[in-house]
Amino acid sequence: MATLYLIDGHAQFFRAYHAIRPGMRSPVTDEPTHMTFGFMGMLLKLLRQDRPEYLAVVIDAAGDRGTFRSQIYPEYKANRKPAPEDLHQQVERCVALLKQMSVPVLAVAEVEADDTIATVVRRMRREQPDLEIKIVSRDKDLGQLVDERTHLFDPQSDKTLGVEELFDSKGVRPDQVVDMLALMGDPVDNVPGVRGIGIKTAAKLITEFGSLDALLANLDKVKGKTGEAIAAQRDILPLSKSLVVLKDDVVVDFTLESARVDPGRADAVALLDAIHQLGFNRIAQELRGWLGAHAPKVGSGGGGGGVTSAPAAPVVRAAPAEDFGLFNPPPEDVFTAPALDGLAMQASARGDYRTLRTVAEVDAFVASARQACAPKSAGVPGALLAFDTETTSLNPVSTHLCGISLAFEPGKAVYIPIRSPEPETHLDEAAVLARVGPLLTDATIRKTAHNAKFDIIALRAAGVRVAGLAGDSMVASYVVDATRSTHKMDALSEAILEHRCIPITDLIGTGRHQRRFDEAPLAIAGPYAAEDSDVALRLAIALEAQVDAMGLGELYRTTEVPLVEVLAELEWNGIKVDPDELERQRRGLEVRIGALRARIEQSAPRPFNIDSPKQLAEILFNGPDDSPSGLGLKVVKRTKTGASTDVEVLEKLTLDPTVQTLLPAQILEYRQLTKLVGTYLVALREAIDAKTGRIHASFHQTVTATGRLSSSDPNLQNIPIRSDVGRAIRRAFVAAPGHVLLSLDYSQIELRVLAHLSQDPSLIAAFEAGTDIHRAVAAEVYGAALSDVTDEQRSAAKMVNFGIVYGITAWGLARRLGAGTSNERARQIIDDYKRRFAGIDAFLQRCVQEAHEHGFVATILGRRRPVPQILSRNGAERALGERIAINTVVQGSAADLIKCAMLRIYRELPTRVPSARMLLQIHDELVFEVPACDRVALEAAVREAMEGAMQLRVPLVVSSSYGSNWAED
DNA sequence: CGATCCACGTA
DNA sequence: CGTACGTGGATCGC
Repeated sequence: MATLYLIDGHAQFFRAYHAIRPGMRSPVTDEPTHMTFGFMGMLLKLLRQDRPEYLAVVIDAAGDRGTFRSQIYPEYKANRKPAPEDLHQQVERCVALLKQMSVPVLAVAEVEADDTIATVVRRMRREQPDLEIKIVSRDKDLGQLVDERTHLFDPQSDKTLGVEELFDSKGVRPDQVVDMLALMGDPVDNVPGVRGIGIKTAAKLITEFGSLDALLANLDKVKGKTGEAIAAQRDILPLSKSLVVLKDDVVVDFTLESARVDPGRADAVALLDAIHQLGFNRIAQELRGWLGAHAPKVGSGGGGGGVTSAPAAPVVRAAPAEDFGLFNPPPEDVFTAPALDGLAMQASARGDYRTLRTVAEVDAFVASARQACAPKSAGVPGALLAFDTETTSLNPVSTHLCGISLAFEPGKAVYIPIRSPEPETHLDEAAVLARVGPLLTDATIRKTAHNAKFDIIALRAAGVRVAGLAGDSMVASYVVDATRSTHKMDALSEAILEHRCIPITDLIGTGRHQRRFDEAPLAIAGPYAAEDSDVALRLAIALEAQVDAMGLGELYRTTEVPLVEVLAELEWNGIKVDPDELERQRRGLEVRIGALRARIEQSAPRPFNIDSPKQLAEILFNGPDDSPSGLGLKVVKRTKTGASTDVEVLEKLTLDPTVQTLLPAQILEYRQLTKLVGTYLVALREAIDAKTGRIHASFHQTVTATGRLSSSDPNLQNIPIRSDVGRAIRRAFVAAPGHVLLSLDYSQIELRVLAHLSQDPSLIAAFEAGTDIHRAVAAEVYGAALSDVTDEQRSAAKMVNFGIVYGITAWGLARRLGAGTSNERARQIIDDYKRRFAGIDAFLQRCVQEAHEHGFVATILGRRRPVPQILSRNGAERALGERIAINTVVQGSAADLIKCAMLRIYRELPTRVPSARMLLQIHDELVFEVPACDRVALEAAVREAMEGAMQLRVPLVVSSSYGSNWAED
């Protein structure tokens, strides 16, 4: 059956624009070409793989502000970002290329592409009932057009969405899509919808009631907040619905025949001319293949004397050596998403998975793995070996192995059980590790795993020291896109390999009746476990290709992958914590809390739950006549659901002489103490490992958007230090007998990074002079001598110094400088600052510009963060994008720096101070445990590594402290 | 029991 | 209406 592909042009243009590394330019005309390159790559892949009979591209006509939607609702798409200049230029180029290929480009004035698509679909349904239609788009609005023969199609993943898939993913039929969209709204297009209802709730309600009308008729059956929200906002729903319903009676000039894919109708000479002009040699080759017999003869010169070969010398830009390529991405001709053909195809079928049950089988597999994975000869690596462990618990330090799975060939994997419900059928731990261990500890065999840190620790607990880690698909995914909501294997497998993994819940169940992995029958546990290493292997292959295509191979291989072992070491080491000290402090605070509760009850007009911000707000801000009644104080600040009762508010009330009640001050103290007890004193004691007497917190490498690490279970990166009661908690973190804790931290790391990146002479000079940086900046800004700087001036300068790397605003600074500082005054301080430190201002602007031009910013090591907010038409959102752009470059570069230091320390310690252990990283600080006698040597070694981690334009300064516990430090 | 909000600890 | 996190209690809905 014939198929018509309708490409949603701008969706694909936009996607290519962001998927492909910017910086590509035509060697002939110097015009930007990266989007054109990406779009043509997509188009050719479609032509090659799907061989459509009919193809058309649909785009919005220029000046689409006059659509019927903006007439009925002026806010429609008011959030839309203006397209970047170089996008527009390339769209025109793509349209020209399409015409040369004789692909129709449908654009109807004042009509959105979606409506044009809807019109074509409806017309074809009437005229050509048997025609298959694939709409190349992922826009959920188009779901309403889906029927038995009309699908949405995503060429990047080859994923097709039809009636069934729509039902599977959302539970709705195509005719219900409009109702669902109306209910949930669309912040991107500014379709209102009901606030508080997202896609999940909307889909559920529409499924349940069948339609929006039925829902509204039975609104009394919808309980709680959801029902109230709909009732309150029901008037907006007809408008929302009219915005999302596609118009299918547009006047559009289209015949199926005009869309016939026919290389014979292409203007082959002009087409290849243009492609060569753009410098796309590979695409030219593919186009020749598509044109087949219609391709012009090589060397014919294109008739009109165009450029068909040997383009002019590429534009090469000079980059100063110290510029680390920050704003100078090399103009490489690469895809960020290299072809995954083959990999994706194998995915749908279950692989060749075996469960090994005898010594002989294990021996045979190990031999074949060694054969395949051992280096072929000097410099020629063998195959990659993916490994994965199954364990009895999720805490790797105290867990037991259930088995190990291994894979070295995509689609094939084995599971070697160690603990299972069928112990008689398999080998014991010693027998397995004696055979598999040598593969894992052999540094010449390159290994990969998904979240290798976990497996490295679990294996170390079993006595196996993994060596030769060459990759980690979770880390690769993070390097490709740090802002992904998750880098879990099953999610990546679906997104990248088009493969749905066996859910772990199939094996161990869910909720409180969960079983352990070793209790699951091998018949299902085996394939599940084998799949893990197979998928890890295939993800590593696919993602590392993306890493390389993005030019991030060095960051990945020399920083992030080696860091996995360092973090495994940190977690393995843990930090010793004294439970008695925690308990003593807890008892002490509980007494104070008890007394406070009593005083709070006396201060309050009636009983209430002190822990409930909502009830507290009622007590403070309701009037005596309201119900529930309250003290009638003036609301200071609002949250999105009511009056705020946060510190700022309570402090203001405490200082307000007209406020008589002691309640705010008492609540402040109560909150401080209960926070310490609940979040730290109790939780930390519970986190102490019974066997080691230490806390083995997790350090995560793939969580933050900026490149920082994060810590959890428990979080050891937010142990109190600012208040005295809080800092006391650090007394419970202790060194082993005869040892000390040594802590070293970078002084002013982010400001120094800023000085380096901006190369601002004044800031550099201030750091080189080694004076108090806040005082120096104050002297500069206020034009005073260093010795004349007042405390107030220094404090303001400090505030600005911190604020500047967050993307400070006058409003924010004024608020922080305290009452009596006007926005105008704050503005003036910032302006003075930017004038005195013009290099910084220029740098901040470069960050924002970088985000605009490329859609992402990059750190010193080239780490990227997409900043989609920068293109928002919404002012607040765009301002957020600007702050993110600035902060990410500075914070992320500082994170790069300390990661380099950690690697160097990790490598040097075994020879320089083998008795020392690295325990914690707190963003700019490292904590070690070392025998007291080796403290001096360790301090020297670490200081040297930290200060020499990178050569910056300013000196790096490290300060240190030590003691038998973390507080004496 | 999970999701969401508020509040608050750190760099 | 400066950034980046993780956690705990309350609350809501399933």
